[in-house]
Amino acid sequence: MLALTRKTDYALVALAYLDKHFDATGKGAASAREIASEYALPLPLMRNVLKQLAQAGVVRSARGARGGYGLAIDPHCLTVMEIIDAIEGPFRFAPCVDGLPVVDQGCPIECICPIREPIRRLHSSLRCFFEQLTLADLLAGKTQTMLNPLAIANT
Amino acid sequence: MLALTRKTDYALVALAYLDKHFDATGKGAASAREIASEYALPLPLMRNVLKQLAQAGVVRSARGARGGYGLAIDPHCLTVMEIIDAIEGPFRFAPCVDGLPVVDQGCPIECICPIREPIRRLHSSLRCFFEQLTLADLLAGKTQTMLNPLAIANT
DNA sequence: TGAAATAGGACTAATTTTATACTATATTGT
DNA sequence: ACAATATAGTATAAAATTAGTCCTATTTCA
Repeated sequence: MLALTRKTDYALVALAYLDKHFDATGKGAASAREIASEYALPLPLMRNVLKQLAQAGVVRSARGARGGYGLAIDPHCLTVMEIIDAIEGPFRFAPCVDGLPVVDQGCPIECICPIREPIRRLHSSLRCFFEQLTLADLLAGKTQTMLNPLAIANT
Repeated sequence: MLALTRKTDYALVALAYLDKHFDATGKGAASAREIASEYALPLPLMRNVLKQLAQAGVVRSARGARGGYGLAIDPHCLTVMEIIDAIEGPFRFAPCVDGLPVVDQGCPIECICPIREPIRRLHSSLRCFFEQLTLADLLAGKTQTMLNPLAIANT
């Protein structure tokens, strides 16, 4: 539905918390419980979200009592695209947009589809947009006039 | 999942067909059957999609034998946002982004949520982007470097 | 060494999306 | 008038995705 899932929301909340409470040297750690209770979010969900972020390498984790999570990447380098990819799987604006050369999803009309190329261009633009936007930018309010959607460079 | 639904794909295919086959004076009409068979898409789905587009006023319809659909809006005025809204319901980048003043979806942490405003800004930017992009632009390949996601105007 | 707290992994439930079917109504052409 | 073809509306079934739960393994600290 062209919307972020709730898990991605939770991920951004968690990352904002980690950004706020710990510096980039990364010694400190906040537990899933701590973050969930700070924002009154369901703990099991927050756990899953942080697990996924850890698997993707966005946060580092420490097990056991006094364990928890911390940012694994400097917020000025961590892009919103990486976060979305980590939680929702690789971003696809539409199903037919993967790199695969001809057969992609098995779309039956790939050769005659009148919107295939337009869709691919849109996908690239959105991907580029989210790759340029870092967590630090987002939280700092440095967002975003994505100026004119019309091309200067018409790929 | 931050992706278009397949129905929206179908809608774009259908609209591309209508754009290609009929001029803006809008006398001609193509049936759901004709479009579905042209692109080997499931007819019942194409019917539903065109019904939704007709309800939203994006296409006009004519019943009966020799009936069908035609564009109701000039492709240079019809925006991609209108199309998405018509098929998927009003676009929301995240659930907490509606206009409603305080209580929106009943998000329990609206007042302390650290990402509420950043998310709202992202939502506005994306909405603005899709509102600037018309069907004609999309089909003509006049897409889209959405240049720098960082703000000049920081709302 | 044992209890408490924590992340990791697998699994289930709920929701949304996708797809189909059926009935009613309208229009065309013979 | 009648048969054929089309949209309109509604309902429903199947599949995929998302949301949420449970149990296991690891670490700390008393």
